[in-house]
Amino acid sequence: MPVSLYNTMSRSVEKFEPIDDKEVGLYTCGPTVYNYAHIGNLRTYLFEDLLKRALVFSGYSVKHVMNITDVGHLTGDGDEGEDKLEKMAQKTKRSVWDIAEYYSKAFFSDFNQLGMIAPDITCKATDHIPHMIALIERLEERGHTYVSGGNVYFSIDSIDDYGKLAKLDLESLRTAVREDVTQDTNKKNSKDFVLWFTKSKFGEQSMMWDSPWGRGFPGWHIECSAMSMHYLGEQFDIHCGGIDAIPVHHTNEIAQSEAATGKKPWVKYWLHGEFLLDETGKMSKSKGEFLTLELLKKKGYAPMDYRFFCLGGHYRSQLKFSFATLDTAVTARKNVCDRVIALKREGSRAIELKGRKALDYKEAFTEHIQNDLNTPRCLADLWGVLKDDELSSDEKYSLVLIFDQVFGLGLATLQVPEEKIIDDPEALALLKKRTEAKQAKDWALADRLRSELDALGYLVKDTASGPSLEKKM
RNA sequence: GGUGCCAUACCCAAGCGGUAAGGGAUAGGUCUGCAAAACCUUCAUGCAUCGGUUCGAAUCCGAUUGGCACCUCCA
Repeated sequence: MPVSLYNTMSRSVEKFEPIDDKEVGLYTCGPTVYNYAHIGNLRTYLFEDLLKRALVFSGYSVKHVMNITDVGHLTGDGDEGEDKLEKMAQKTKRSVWDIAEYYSKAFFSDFNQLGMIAPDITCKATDHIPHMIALIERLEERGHTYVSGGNVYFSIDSIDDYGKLAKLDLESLRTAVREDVTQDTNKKNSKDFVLWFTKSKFGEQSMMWDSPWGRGFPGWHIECSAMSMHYLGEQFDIHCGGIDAIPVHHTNEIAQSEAATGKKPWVKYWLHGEFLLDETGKMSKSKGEFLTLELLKKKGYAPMDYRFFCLGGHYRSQLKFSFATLDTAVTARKNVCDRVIALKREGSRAIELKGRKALDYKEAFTEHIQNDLNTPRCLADLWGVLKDDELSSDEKYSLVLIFDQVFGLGLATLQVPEEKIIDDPEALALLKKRTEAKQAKDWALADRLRSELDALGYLVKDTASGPSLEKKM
């Protein structure tokens, strides 16, 4: 069961070898609950769900921890901006706690509808303030911090490998290039970042805690270090997030974590999901209206359509979103489901695979998913199975169930739809007349009656077992 | 300005030195009085362009063109 994964730290595909054979520690950067998740955010969570499923499929036991950021994630680069939750609270005249509660709920609703497996531990930043303070104290003891202008900063010059994940060239980096971001003059090095705020230029926050440095609130990056180490140990296997987390968030997490414990590497494998691109460029929340799962549902798409759509691209490639492309995923998924339902209707059952051909398919699928999660290739394997006449129905069905442990498309629980019973007497009378007309070979009348049924919203199908009606969607 | 990633058919998208997966769309066909559905077949001597390395290149190297991302809120 050799799983290979692309490690951002080495910029190469590596054989996955967990620190502890028994259990894989997986930390995935969760949502900042100040607004709805857009479908680009959701793509990253789908990639992480896929990763977890692939590991379990490969025989590993996984301990999955995900954070909920409900404080401290600023609109600036982690230091100078306003707290996102605070900002939303002011805008909507609700409390920050209400905002966090509301958007957490919305997030997990999306999460569940997309068929994602809940993390073993979901942890809120506000429940772990003491852990963060303890971590900052460790950094302080080791001489990695300084207080300036009332805030506690991490000094990147106190370590010799800052920026190794992003391969940052510290000399050529420019800060505060964007016009609305101003340079924090309290910093010794412009790349230093805040661990604890007691003074924000935006004034008092409603979420404040006492600390050795005064009443205030934590910097954004410290929560992930504190909580991941609390639940997974000071060194663990995998840390995931979106590709945008590499240069700042994950870079700072590594700096403070390794500085605090003195242990390297803090995390063995770094995996990052690429962006979903809008037709206009990247998904953006600040542009106003943005694409959410709820919006997709309003337009008639099922959450699983979006999941299927995402499986069609590799997680490390940018994926172009458009409704036209989503439509092709809808059709493709429907075709898969129709074939699976047909198998169920035949009474296919899950069996132990013995046939050479069936085992070959399973092997190929396993190889593809374990090769850095090549889902597009895995989907091709699924089509191969569904279309292969040399496989028995039981073999096909069994392979579908095995594959879906990774896909998570809910193929195992697809229901054979009850034949829709039409009980509209008017329609049934028209159908009867048409059938009679057909028998009399009065095609003109038959066609006219079909038109009438069409107007009533019914589609006539002449099947092998006789004419039938179908309610049009 | 610096850094990194990418370019494959009508569209989406695999491929990681051995001769272009898959899906959707399209077009033919079977079936049908006609339809619908279903099924079958078709669909890149070609991988942005130009050079180079190699017995062999979509895959490696260089240049050019175009796109994207990060540094600068977002996964």
